[in-house]
Amino acid sequence: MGSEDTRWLNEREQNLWQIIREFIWQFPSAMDRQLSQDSAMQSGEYSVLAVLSESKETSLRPAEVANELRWDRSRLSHLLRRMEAKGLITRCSDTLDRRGHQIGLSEQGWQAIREAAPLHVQFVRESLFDSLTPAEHAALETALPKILAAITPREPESVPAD
Amino acid sequence: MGSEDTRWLNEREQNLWQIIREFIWQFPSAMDRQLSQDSAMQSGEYSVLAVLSESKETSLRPAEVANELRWDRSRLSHLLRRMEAKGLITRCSDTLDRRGHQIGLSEQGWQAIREAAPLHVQFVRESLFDSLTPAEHAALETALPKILAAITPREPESVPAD
DNA sequence: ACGAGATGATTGATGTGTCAACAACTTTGA
DNA sequence: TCAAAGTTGTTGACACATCAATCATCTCGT
Repeated sequence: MGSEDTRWLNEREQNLWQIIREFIWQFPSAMDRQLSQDSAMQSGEYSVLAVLSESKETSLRPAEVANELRWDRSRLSHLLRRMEAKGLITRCSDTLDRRGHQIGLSEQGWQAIREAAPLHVQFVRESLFDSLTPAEHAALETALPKILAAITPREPESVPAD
Repeated sequence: MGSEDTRWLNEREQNLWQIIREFIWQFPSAMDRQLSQDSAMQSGEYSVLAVLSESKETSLRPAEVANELRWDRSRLSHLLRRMEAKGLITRCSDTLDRRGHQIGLSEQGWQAIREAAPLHVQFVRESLFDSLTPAEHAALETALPKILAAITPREPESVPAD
């Protein structure tokens, strides 16, 4: 198990690894830049507003939002506190399950997402779609889920416990 | 310029966008998990150690490291302070340009990167290379730089000023 | 009906990234 | 030689993510 057995990356592999690292780093930071410049908003806030605005319900519970975004509850809780302070969302306690709350968009929140969405979609379209061919889209659609599958800690597959 | 003109994403596009978002989010977090579990190290620290260990020089200036990693100087400075406190790197003032310092690997830093590298390479190999076909590697190698080019704020291209 | 354990959500401590301001030094150009 | 401008690096304030601990409430089995 020593490092003599390590299969180091060859030059081609190093090259691709470098590209992926840059992509992983640059893309989110470019997206954050776009959102904060165009809409004075952080990408997390946008995500939350988007989930709320796309929901059929007028309000959601934090757990539903967290689940949709695959986020930690704690992270969401901190963010919701800040967003409520900014007046983007409203919170009221859930009458059915009194542990939880109902989170909804305030009028200001609606306005914020309405204003931000077109510019954000434009950024996504220009950076991802206009710059690639349909074949390249298809390639990403195939390759990335394979990588995701490889890094996802495999769960017990809902196999009966014995 | 109103939102009526916005070309919203169709279903296929939304699907790909969702995949990319998940990839961008999951991959770095899986990588951080691997590094912190296997090597009690954060990805930024690993990057710095890797740059220093791969360099032909025995020490580098922060600007060179920052340039190599395409990082903010400030970010690097904060990280170097923490790494020096942990004993991973050494710092001494540069005699030629006394604004700067020379950053080098301590013995402990060498040991840390030697121990961490095999496991980290294994993670990268398993998640990126073993899970994809050569054709898929090639596709990523083509597509991702195009996206990077689309999001990089174009600079004046070293065109003479008039 | 009741207690044990599960679940929803928050909080505080801590580590890290970002931004703007700054200090120290070097370079440039007259 | 000297002042202006540029470069290198640090710092402090702040925003955000993560982790463990905690509290309130619900659910389930008895």
